[in-house]
Amino acid sequence: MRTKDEEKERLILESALSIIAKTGLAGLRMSDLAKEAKLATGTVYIYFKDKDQLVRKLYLYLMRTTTSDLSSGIQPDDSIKSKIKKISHNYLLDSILKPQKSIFFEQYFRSPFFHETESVLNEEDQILQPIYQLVLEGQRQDIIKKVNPDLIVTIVCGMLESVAKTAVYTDKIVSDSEWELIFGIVWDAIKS
Amino acid sequence: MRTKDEEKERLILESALSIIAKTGLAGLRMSDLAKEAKLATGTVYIYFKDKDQLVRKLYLYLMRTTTSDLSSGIQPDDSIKSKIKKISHNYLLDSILKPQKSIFFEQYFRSPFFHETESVLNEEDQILQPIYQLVLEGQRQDIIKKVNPDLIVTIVCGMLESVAKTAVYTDKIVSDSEWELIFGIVWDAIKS
Amino acid sequence: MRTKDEEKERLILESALSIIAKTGLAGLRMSDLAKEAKLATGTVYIYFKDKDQLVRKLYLYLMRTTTSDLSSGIQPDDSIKSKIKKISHNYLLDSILKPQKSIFFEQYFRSPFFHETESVLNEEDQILQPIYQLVLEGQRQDIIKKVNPDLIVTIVCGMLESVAKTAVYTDKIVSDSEWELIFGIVWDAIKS
Amino acid sequence: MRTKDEEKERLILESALSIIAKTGLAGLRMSDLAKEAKLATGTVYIYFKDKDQLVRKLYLYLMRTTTSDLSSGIQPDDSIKSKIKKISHNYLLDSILKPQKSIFFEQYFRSPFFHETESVLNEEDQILQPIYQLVLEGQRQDIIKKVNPDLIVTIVCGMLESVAKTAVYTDKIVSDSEWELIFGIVWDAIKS
DNA sequence: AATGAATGAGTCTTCATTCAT
DNA sequence: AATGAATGAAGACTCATTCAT
Repeated sequence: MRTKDEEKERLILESALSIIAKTGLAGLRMSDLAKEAKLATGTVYIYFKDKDQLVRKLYLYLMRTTTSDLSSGIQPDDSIKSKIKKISHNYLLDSILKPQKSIFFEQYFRSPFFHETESVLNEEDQILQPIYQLVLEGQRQDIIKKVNPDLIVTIVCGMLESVAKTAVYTDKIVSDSEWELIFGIVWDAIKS
Repeated sequence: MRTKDEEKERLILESALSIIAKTGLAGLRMSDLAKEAKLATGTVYIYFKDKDQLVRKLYLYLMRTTTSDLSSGIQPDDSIKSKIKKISHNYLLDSILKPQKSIFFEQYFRSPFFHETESVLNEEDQILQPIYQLVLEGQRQDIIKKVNPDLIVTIVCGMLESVAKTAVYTDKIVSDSEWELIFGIVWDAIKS
Repeated sequence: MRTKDEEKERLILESALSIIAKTGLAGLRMSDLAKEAKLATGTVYIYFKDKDQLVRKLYLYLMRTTTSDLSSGIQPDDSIKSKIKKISHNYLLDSILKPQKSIFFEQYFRSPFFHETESVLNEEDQILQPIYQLVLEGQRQDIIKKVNPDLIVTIVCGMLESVAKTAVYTDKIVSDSEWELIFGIVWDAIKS
Repeated sequence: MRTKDEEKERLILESALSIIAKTGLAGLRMSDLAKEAKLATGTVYIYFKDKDQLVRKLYLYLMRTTTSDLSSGIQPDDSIKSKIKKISHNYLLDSILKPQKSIFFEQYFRSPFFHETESVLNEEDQILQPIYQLVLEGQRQDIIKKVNPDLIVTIVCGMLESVAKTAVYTDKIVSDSEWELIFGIVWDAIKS
């Protein structure tokens, strides 16, 4: 008997992500997915009940990985600005390295797959929690503009997403000096 | 009758847009589209050769309307900052009033429909031309950070898109005072 | 526009019946069914949601036709024996002319299609109501054995079904004289 | 080890029978069968080449057990009536105790499995041979109606099958007195 | 031009059968 | 011999497109 490989679920999800990033959710075919993962079509159905469940599990899978990545490298005694810089950098790198992830999220929220389930929006909020907390702390210390913190988070993420999108499109790496430049802009935008 | 036809073509395109905004391109069915437009399925095929052409025409249709809107209300002798403020406001309003448009573009660029055509990226660039020119002028006058102007445009649009997305999601109107706040952030970000 | 033919539903049901009688429910393929009815596969799905619904509607359709046929030719002032003879004859003829019907019922009650729905057994009982009422009347008049009337009905139907099955198998017609013989046996079995 | 193997073969056949009785041949899945028998799917294929062979072997297996049961308890010097009564009782009990058997036969003869083999109808006839012989003898002794003996056998079996079916459906036991009643009806039907 | 029923190619999904362990 | 994960052919079902009215 071949052992039911735990890795195979990941393999299938990553293959799906890769295809969706290229063709959009509209272009995901189960047969292509199987080919990409070098499996038989039927095998996919051992690990996922149907296409619907597969897509929804992919969403949760990406949610989970994002959350864990975002706070890495941050020291408790870093300054607020330094923490925000690091977390922004992580966010940017994550968006650049896994542009597929951003693409998937965009697609997912405007799809029949998302609409069929009850809202799972709360989970998305949780990803941004670390950033949100930092903004609150910054406002308390009078370092950050005393504006609705949601707006701050939204705007920062929007800027970073845009930069990431451009970087990926043009296939360029964001150099250290460029990052300094970008964060300068970000910081100017939100500092009080 | 010419008018009648063009009216119906618009009707179909707007119906398509409305469905795509709700369900994504993956969820666009020709029969649903016909129902939304209160037409028979066959009628759609009188105005569009096939689904492919319909989607591509929708893209061009949205392109056209965006470009015309963006520069409205700008006076030649406004200051650079004032011009950028107005154009940004137009961009934001456009994104809020026609959130479907942004959604469509996101979906379109990651879909088999887009991949089948030769790149139309240039067209997108043209929409942003008015903003781009203003940034260049601002840099010449030493008002705006002397950074790659593409980056400036990208970042500003990213911020505004994010705000628009949030506004639409939460179904809130951006008040005048909020707009002052937001543009304050934008301006801080890019001013030299 | 082609008009949605009311007859087409019947056509599909009869085609399904014909196939099921030959191959059993296990052998019913939607593509074969479409071929038998000289339609495209998709057309079947215009009239029936899925295979499941098709089979269940076939059951109800056959139920309905059986009930209406059974009492034909019976006069109110016939004697009980004469009424039972006529109704038995109708039952036998029905079973012989539409052997597919009996086959379908046998198959249906032992199939996933039947098991998935709540019992519709009552409907079957209703078919036999006319016979049942006659038996009761006969018992009241002391013409028929005073035994549980269900048993009488069961046994009579069993006999007739067996005869029908044999007649169909051997492809023979039940002649008038044979019918006299058979009903003689039936009557001997139940008369008091 | 020989015994062990034959034991497992029986186990598989009985499991198949049990499932078929519940869901019909249309509902028999090899994986379900394996589960019912508490074996792995692959194991079934060690004992049976494929599903086809399995079903056909089940047919032969059931054939064999029926024939042996039918004449038990009959003494050479019993009267014809007494012999027919005993054999009818055996037939009824067999039908009631193993209702699955009747169901299987019904299903089998209308299935792709049966159609693929050459006719095995003769085998079925052989089961009924003991009854057939008794009828002939009874006719010779002028005790039974001088009618086509096939008709007599058909009718008797039909009556008994119907009674058995009802008994199983309503989950009731046929008491001794009920049996006297039923055989009374049977005998009235065929006696000359 | 308009309609929507009909079509059938293209997908999704199941399940008999194989095969690595 | 036993296992159950993997396979992929076969069958169910969808939906873009056509066509009779």
